Amino acid sequence: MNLSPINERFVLHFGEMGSRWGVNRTVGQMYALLFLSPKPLNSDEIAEQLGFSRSNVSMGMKELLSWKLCKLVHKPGDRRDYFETPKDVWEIFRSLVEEKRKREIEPTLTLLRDALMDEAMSDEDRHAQQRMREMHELIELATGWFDEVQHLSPETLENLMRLGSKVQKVLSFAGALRPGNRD
Amino acid sequence: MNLSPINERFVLHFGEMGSRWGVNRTVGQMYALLFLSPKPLNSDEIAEQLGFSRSNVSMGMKELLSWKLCKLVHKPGDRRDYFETPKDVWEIFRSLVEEKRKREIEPTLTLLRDALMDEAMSDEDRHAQQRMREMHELIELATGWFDEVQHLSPETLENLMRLGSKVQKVLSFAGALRPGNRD
DNA sequence: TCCAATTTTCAGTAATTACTGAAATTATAG
DNA sequence: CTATAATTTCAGTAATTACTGAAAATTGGA
Repeated sequence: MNLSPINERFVLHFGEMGSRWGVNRTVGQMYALLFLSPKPLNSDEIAEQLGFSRSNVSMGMKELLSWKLCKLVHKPGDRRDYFETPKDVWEIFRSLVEEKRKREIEPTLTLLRDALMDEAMSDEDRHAQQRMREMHELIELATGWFDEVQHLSPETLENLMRLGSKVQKVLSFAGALRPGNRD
Repeated sequence: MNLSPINERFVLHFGEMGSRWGVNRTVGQMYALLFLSPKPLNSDEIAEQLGFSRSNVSMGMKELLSWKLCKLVHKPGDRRDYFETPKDVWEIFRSLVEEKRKREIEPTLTLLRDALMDEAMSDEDRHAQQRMREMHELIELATGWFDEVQHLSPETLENLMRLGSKVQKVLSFAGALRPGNRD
């Protein structure tokens, strides 16, 4: 790995973190390398810099593309595939959450909905359904909120975040949280 | 696995999902079983219901306790450890995010801060540091926001979420997003 | 069309992670 | 303190997941 010490530490760290986020070490490293790179890299460059096989890079990049964490670009007069990461960190954050939602939340919601349709055969079932109902409501609320909020511009979002919990004071002052309020 | 069909499906699903969230299949199943259970279960009950070894349950429960996804309770006149999950789904959500923050976000923040302190030795370094600065800012903002918001009561939070992106309209109307505003 | 460059697939193997059973440890009641 | 019930540890093994190299497929230019 012929990276500068700063870059190398970052790449290795993302390798470790990758495994906690459901991608393997090498995929984490590929992402980190591209995140830091000032220009798109092709598969050979990635394989060489990180010291793993060309085929591993192929599989890893396929995964990063599927997570929308990387995109494919081309250079004129060069048939090779080049990869880069979206530059805007907000955009990165958004696609991460969106993909997690698709892969982890949606299947769970489907399961919960199905289970809640089933007829309870016992008190145990009735209790289980009650628990699932609570989980279902929380997930619906949280993802619905995210769906709405993610469409705000990065600046608006940033402002909202900077406001933090103070948002609550402002709103309660404005009466916006009063039950029955329809605005 | 002598569970009712409804419970069994839920347990198996959480086993699969577990692996995507950094815990293994059996740990996911243990959590799901306890989440649905109307009463605390001891290790033998868990091992028997799910069909794995007593020692596996011991290790798995240790992990769930460390994530604060389960807690230990006792029955009078019974020396065995019983486990249960917190009942409030908001509380569950909070501890999950909190633990993720400790284990994944904080180490990354530390790394980023260190790397930003290092002296850049090249243009490549300078570019890498700029990227890291952006990432650092986003993470600080998002976690700071979460820190504040997590202290709101579940009802307030729920109201805020139900408001969704409309929060922005109310606030901009009230002028609360104006730069320089100190409330 | 054919050729060469590039990417993908996949079977085999390496590496990692999960799980078990037996032994060690800890805790409690008598 | 001793006996026993309960839990934890851990070495060994099973199962899973990651990685490679060679071969197949795809792509674009001549």
